[in-house]
Amino acid sequence: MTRPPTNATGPAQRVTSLDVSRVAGVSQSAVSRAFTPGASISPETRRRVLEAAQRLGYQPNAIARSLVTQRSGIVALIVGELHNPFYPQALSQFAQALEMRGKRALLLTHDARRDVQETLEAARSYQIEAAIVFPTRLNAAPPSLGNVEEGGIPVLLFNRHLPGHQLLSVACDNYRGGRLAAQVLLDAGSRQPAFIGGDPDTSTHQDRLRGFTERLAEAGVRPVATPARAFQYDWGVQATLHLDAAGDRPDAFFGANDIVAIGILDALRTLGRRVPQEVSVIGFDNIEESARLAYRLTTIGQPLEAMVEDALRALEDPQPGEGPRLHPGELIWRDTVAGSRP
Amino acid sequence: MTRPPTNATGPAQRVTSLDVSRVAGVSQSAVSRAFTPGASISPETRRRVLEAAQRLGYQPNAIARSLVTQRSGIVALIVGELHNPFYPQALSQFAQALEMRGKRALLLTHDARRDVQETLEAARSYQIEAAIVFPTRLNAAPPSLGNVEEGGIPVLLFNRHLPGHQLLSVACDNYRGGRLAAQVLLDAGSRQPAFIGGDPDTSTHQDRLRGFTERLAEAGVRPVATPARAFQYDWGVQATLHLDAAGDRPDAFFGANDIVAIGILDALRTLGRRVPQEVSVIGFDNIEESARLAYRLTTIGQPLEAMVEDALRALEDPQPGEGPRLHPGELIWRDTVAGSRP
DNA sequence: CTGAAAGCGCTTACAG
DNA sequence: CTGAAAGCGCTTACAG
Repeated sequence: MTRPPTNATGPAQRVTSLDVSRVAGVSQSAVSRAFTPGASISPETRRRVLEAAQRLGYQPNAIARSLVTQRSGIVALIVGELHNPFYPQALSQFAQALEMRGKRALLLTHDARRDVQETLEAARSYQIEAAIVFPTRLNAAPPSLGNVEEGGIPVLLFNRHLPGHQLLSVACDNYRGGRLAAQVLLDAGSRQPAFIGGDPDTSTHQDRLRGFTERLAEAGVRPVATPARAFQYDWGVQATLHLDAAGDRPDAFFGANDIVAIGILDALRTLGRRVPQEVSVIGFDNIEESARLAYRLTTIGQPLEAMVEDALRALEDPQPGEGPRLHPGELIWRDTVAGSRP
Repeated sequence: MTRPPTNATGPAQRVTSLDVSRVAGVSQSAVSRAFTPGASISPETRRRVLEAAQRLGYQPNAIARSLVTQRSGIVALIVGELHNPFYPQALSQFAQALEMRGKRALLLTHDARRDVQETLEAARSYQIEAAIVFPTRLNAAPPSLGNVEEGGIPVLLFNRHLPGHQLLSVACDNYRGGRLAAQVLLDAGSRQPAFIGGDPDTSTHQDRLRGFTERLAEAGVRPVATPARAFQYDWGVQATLHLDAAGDRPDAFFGANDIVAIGILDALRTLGRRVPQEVSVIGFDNIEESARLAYRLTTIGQPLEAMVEDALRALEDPQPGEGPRLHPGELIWRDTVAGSRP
């Protein structure tokens, strides 16, 4: 132990490749090579370096490496509010998938005070290689996100797309998902379905709504109501209650996402309307909560894992100008839609 | 526009302080000073630098800065599975609080294949200034976590503590929370309460159980059962069903956390037992889901914001050897415990 | 207040 | 395969 990694007083002394090279009796370059896969170094030299490194508790400094290689290995994950459990799940998947590829996830937030653009700018100083942005409202996004791409950092929108903008994006095929939801409700015999929307300024809301109404129209059915406000539980409850108070009695509901659908279910319970005997309910996302015995929500599940993998692939080889990459939603049949599994 | 930040072919050219200095007609040091708060630089020079920087789209390279200042400004957040919504909330709070302090959160995961120690080692290469570890089982932690602290990086355990180990930790006062839960159930008239535990190898489980049974004992009451397994919904359901099948009919339940308590509520609904008329239920955490109309779970809420702030404070000035920093839980009175609010 | 220069800890041509 | 040296983009004494 010539030079322990810590000393009693003061902060720990960093062990550098130079320290290791001295102990191993080789050059500093050799130490670097021992830690670079594929570098030309003899097995014997590598062994001695690794042994010395082990003794000293040495680990290459990724910061210094980044500086010279011009690759930080850092990908920014920019999240807003995490009220929808779908996003933490996505977040955790991304972090893991990134680690598998030897990359790191830098977690950043945006909110009303700090918009995505500002956050992205700040992230740039860490020389991020790419950024994945979790849902924002459509209107907030375009001008800002465009700029950053110019900065040379590929940005990908997860679970949203920006119509008319050239940003990379990966999302569920919400239009087809909306159609599927309509199909399921029609099959259940619904003739007066309602759509309880989420944030109307989002592509998720818009696409699901469009798919839903179009499929309905093909069957000669018009939704009795399509109020929209937010992807929130309280809104699902409130919208359902208001509809009922106004005398509207839909025979089925499509909640813009599971959180909203769960609000609908709870409101229906309050109103004493039986699900699925009197009214059917379908959601979108397939979050864990939807499987609870109290809900057993039938829903359109998003293929999260595939979406995450695809997002990372898209970022590795960004083709500017390509449209959103869409993944098909899958019907998760549970107990809130009348009739039997299609 | 002498030198645009991007060029049509190839990757974007990075703009450095040297580029800015040339445009502004000052030295490279001056550019650095213009971006260093408190550095000695004339207002006029700073203005010219900032203007040139603006023109070129320059932003200091945080990686290069880290290398020379020996401060990365990066704090690692190490998370396991995110099935409990309490953690995403904590995560998001940490990320925001860190940003407020001009720091960045590096998100890392640990799981069965990659334990905390391994993850922490990997994080070290990014010269992290501190690490916050989200729940792990007790038995997995000690040997590993100890080592890392030796490496000079303060590590803090969030929502857990390791009895007998000198790690920093911030948690809810689970012992007192357990006592409070017992008190609430006793006040509701319970004489045969059950505790449905979480992962028995965690301090959260152990402390809550201990507080609960001790307070009960003081009132001459013994819990009818205290099975433990996991902090999961399915386990809450299963444990309750098993108890019932075995002929045990507790008049009240304390779920080790809200997820478990929600499982208990759903199982009770299945069994046709009315809450709170026939049986009371109390949980721990106060996650969003507990407020749903379908549950309205009475619970012990954790003061998340205060805990996050305290954790960051503890990390800024780590006092090795100090015990866990405990925060009092707060009774959130809803509809699952008999009687009226104490 | 300012600039020239050293140096943070690495990687990577280059020459041997 | 190996080592000496340049250089990544900054900050910070040092001298003026």
